Amino acid sequence: MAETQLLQRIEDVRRFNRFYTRKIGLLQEGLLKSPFSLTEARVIYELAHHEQTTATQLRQELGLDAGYLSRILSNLHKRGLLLKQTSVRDARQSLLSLTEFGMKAFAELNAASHDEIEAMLNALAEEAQQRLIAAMQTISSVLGAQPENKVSYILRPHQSGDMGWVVQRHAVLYNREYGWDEAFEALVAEIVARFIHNYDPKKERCWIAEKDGRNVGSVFLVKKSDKTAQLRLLIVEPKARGIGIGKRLVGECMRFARQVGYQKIVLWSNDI
Amino acid sequence: MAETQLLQRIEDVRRFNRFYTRKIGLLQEGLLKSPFSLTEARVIYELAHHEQTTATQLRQELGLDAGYLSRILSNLHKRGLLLKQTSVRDARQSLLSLTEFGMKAFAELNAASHDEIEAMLNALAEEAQQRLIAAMQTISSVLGAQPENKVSYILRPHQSGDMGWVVQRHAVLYNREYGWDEAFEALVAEIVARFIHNYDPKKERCWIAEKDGRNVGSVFLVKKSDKTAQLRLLIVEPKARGIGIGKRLVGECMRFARQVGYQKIVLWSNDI
DNA sequence: AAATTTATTTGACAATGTCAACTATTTTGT
DNA sequence: ACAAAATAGTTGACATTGTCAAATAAATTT
Repeated sequence: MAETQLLQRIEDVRRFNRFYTRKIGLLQEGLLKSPFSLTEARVIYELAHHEQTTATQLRQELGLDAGYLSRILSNLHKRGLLLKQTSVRDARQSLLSLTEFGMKAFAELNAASHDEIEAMLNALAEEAQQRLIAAMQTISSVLGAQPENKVSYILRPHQSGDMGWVVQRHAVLYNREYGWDEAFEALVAEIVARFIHNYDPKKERCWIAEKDGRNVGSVFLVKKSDKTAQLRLLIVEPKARGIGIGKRLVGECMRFARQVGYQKIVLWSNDI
Repeated sequence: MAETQLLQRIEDVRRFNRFYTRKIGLLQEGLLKSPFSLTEARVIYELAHHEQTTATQLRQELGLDAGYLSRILSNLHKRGLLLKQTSVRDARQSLLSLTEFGMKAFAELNAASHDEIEAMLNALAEEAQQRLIAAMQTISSVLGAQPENKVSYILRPHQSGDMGWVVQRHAVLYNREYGWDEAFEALVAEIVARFIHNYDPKKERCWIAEKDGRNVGSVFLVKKSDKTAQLRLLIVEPKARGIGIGKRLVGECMRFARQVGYQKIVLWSNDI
């Protein structure tokens, strides 16, 4: 009897919803320990996935009340996570982007959520993991998830572990593409070491681009003289090219350089 | 590279979580139109699935703050949805149960959620529905949903459509079990018709037991004299027997009878 | 019988979210 | 070119939702 079957299915969906609501609640528990409310975290998440946005765009994407969002944004601004620049094109709008500090905060939030899900997956056997992922994809496609067309990478300041990645990937990619050898790897390692050693947070920066939880790009901006900054170790993984990561890394450098008063940026002299 | 795969899976889970959070949000939208907050609705839901509970038990099941719950309960009480009876065994506790009105409110909440999911499912082809349900079951079992061991049926006052069901199921079941014929169906129909016709809400009641969205039991309490009530048309679907539904239907009648001042309950004289 | 524990209630308050009025710009229609 | 309308964002007032700690009253333990 088809009617009976439909009722059974409705009940199945409801049971799943109850179950998964709790599950998501548990997975988000880490958020409670962070200094951000759920809504703030969502805002930060959106900000991290855009180079620049406006309040209106955020409001639409997150479905928030304008006044509420305004307060959240000015709070984030006050806490130093958010950069607000009045738009030249429309003086009513501010162009919003995360500060270095904001990116860092996001990276932490992100890592917490990442770790919790990792723990959940690690508790499962390989075969169970596969079935889980497949089932999630089935649900998403049946219920018509549109592919998230938003920029799927984020930029963040460097953190421990990144420098090894920078050296390693430079070595591998330059060897693969130009046949350069260990001497090059040593050179990169030296540059990195010098950066860490002499790091001047007021005038220097490193950004790492991360996509789907993996590092896929880097750039360094170091001080050459009072007026001149130097761009170093700009790299983007081949797989992640063509979606504007390189451009955005450079853009981030330019903005920072302008902000801290450089008048000129030069490229690494060894650059091909 | 296994590492890469893990990261990919983590990202897949996160994407699914974002997607499904939104989905559940949409499905719960109907709740916003109801006069209950999400937490109130959860409380009502729990109440509807127990014959009697205590605040402490609810608190544990729902993970609520004791003070908050206390206020929610006294609010539901004030609105006439909740019956509070001081426990004889422990005078600190109240035994909580939904009033008729509360059951009705729950039935409406329930129906709304039911309808939304029904609409969602109806928009899908048969094959898609099957895949969806299967995927949900996979996720639940992989992530270790414990079978919800709570009583899985609810009691509610009668509503339109129920009387036809009562007549039909009495006819079918008594025919199957005792070979009774159409005359019996006619008799049931007459009793039901008389109940509806002379319905005295102060002294009479009908309860329907519902399980997984389907009617599975009924009982009527009608006035025989000022002091005497009569129990009629007590029935439980064979499939749903053995989980205490019959007992609870009778219990509900007894409580009501006591409350409105009957001194005696007699069974239907035609009862076998 | 005193001390401790348990169940619930209450007051104070924090966090979160909503609504409407308001300012400053930009866009639209004429 | 200019008034009217629309848009972006801010602010004050307020409602809702939730948390914490102290208080009360009844049971349980020592």
